[in-house]
Amino acid sequence: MAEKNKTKGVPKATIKRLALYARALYRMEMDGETRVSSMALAERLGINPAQVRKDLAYFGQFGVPGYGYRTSELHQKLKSILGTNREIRVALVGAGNLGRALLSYVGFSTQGFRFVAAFDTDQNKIGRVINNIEILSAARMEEIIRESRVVIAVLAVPAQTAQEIANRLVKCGITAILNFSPMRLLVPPKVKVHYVDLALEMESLSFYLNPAYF
Amino acid sequence: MAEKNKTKGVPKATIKRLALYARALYRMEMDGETRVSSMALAERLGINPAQVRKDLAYFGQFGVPGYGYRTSELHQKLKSILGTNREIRVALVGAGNLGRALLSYVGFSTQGFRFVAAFDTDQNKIGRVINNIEILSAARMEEIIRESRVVIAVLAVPAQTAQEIANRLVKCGITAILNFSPMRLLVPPKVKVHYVDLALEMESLSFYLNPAYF
DNA sequence: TAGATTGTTAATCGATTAACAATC
DNA sequence: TAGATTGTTAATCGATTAACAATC
Repeated sequence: MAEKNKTKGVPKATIKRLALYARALYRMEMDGETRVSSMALAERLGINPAQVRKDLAYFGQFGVPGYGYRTSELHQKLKSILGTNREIRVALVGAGNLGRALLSYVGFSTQGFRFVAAFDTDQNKIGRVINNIEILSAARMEEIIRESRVVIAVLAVPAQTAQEIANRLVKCGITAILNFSPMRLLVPPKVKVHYVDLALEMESLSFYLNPAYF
Repeated sequence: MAEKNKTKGVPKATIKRLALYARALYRMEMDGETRVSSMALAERLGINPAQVRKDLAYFGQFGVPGYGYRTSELHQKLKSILGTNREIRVALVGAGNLGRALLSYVGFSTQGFRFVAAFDTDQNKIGRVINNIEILSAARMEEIIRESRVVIAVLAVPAQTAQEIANRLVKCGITAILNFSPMRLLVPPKVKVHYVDLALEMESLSFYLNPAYF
């Protein structure tokens, strides 16, 4: 691939939009739209066409002046940039209500994410099978994560144990954590943590109910 | 309350941080820290102290120069700004795996959010009781939402039905939607939608696994 | 009072948008 | 060729950070 090694310098917001572009392109592809302009894509997402072109420009030149982009081609390019063109092996840590729901979340599997292991410390949960994944004792977590070549860990444990588990994940080579615990994790810089904080989303939404701020 | 009616003009990022401040203050309060400076709070959250002061300044003057903030007092103020000082009535629409997990998510209840109704169209789910909430037929949704004075709807339905359900919610007066479906919802401007897009989070995380962009 | 920390204004930084030459 | 749309540079906008007078 001839794109420049921008290494750093790609805004986080651009990456989020890249995933949105990929999804929109997939749907347009299904609808038989072989061709798409930055304007059409932008309209669909409620953003500015220049934004679309600028975002893509971080990674190369994918369009044809005067024509636009070939839908399927751009879709493939984006998947390859995001790394979702191949299967990505994921482990769940914490098989409570939320964790178990994530194990069978179809939005993950359709995007190429595959849970290959799940862990908990609760004897009542260990041994249960959800979506073909057996919940295992967290005692052997490091070993199994290494053996099964997991690259992303999904953390859905109580706040108190989140940091401790994160430390163990880092030690066995995990560099990407999707964290559902309401805790900021302290990890080495090479490890990327994405936070999904459900209560935070709810609280900030609640703010907008106050008519004084409208 | 003497704070100015800033109506608009409060950045969305500020609101998110407000909820983070409230949480940190709660924990500090529990730890017996009666006093806190913008610097201490900022350090805990990994941000800039001026940011903290600026965020708070949108809503009034809560501190004491040369001293800082009274932990408990600031915590209460923030809760009242966010609206989480009182119970907030929530309805779930879509009682699949994810929806049911949300019904019993303790992070919501500890913050004062209370599910008062849950709806689905699947006969196998209707009648089940989760966390004391009975799953009801979506047919009578509008009526029940109005009667039980629901103010926030949590949407956890498949992508195809999300817009249709959103339309029905808007019609019965809902102005805040927490949307877990991977769909942009078209709603009138007075309705606030927060998106929690699990696949999107996973995809953008996956990007950072590519060593070429590090 | 001396020291500390606020609230706020000004400077900086980064991200979004507009504009347009290049080009299919 | 004329028309359309890209890639990219310059202008704008908004958010973060620094600096400091006010004040407890």
